[in-house]
Amino acid sequence: MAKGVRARTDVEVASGTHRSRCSNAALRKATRNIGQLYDEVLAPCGLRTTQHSLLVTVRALGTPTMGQLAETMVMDLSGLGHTLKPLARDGYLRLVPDAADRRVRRVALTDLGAAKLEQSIPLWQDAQTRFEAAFGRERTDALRDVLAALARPGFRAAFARGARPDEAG
Amino acid sequence: MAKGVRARTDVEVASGTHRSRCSNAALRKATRNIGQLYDEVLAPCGLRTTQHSLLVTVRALGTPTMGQLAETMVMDLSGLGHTLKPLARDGYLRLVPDAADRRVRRVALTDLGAAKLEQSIPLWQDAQTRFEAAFGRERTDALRDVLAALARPGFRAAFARGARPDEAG
DNA sequence: CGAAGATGCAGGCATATGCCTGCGTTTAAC
DNA sequence: GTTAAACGCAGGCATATGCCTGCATCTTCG
Repeated sequence: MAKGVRARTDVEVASGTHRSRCSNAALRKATRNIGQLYDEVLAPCGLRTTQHSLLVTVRALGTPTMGQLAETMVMDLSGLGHTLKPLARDGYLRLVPDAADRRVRRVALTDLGAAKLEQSIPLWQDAQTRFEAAFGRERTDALRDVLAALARPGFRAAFARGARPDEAG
Repeated sequence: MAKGVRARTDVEVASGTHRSRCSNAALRKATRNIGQLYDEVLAPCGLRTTQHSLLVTVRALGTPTMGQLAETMVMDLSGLGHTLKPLARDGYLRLVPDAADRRVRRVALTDLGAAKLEQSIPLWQDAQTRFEAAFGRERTDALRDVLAALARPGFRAAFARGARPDEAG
């Protein structure tokens, strides 16, 4: 902390910073902060939370196509492709061509990937437990619902027309 | 959407995807989705929401040091440095050495940057208004509080010891 | 004043993501 | 069956961020 350099009062900082009206900026800040926490806990297994989530999702979907995976993760298809690379390179995933449709590539969890998951899941569980302990179980549940609503494609539509989506989408 | 390719029932997808128990994954998904919405609205001015937020914050802090800015944005210092580059390159910001401490670099908004802000703020306002309309004013307010709590450094401490922070930090 | 530490960044390296464009497949019209 | 559209990705390009290491400065303590 620099000595007398801060040209702004705490009041200004508090109102301008911690209570920014921008929902997007607020989301990013929180994500950066929380992301680091989870990443630190997952570090011992060498996976980032993003990668862990990806492996978990792949396993849950059972060799999904890239498109299905992208949709599930609420990610851009090409972005997903980039993110998959390190995991494929390290042998946790394999991209296998679909038998029926040769355009389609399916994402398959390898044995190595499954093993890595066995290793990362307890770590993730620890992080999640810490999170719930720190944030409160109730609030965590509420948060999940809220974030799920924001991640739903239906929200995009509601946002586009500036109307309430409620349970739409 | 592929025709008969989906090997999973909607129930499984719904439970495995939209209700993932991982708070971090949920945050990221929501952030990706919302980020795109804001970015689309801001697109006409050529700024991303991240950049817009950065300019807004710089103006609010009034030529802060990189460290102050990083702390305010809840960002890694070097990450901030990288993010500032495009903005400096485009002339919206300037990095000026501090008179008193030659280690310190201050981030100054240029006239061009201020002008760009005048252009981007109405766009951002539109996005924010749409967000509040779509999500609900009350819920938006609640969301801001929740996200602010998650972005607070105090949360890191609480997470570290797995205890409730409440109003700490 | 001189050396050890603390500070504030800059750079290199790596992942995370998005957009836009191009290519190979499939499917749908004729 | 050709051919034109639609589809599913891959790649290039650009920003967003983080970590770790090195450098230039301050600061502090003899």
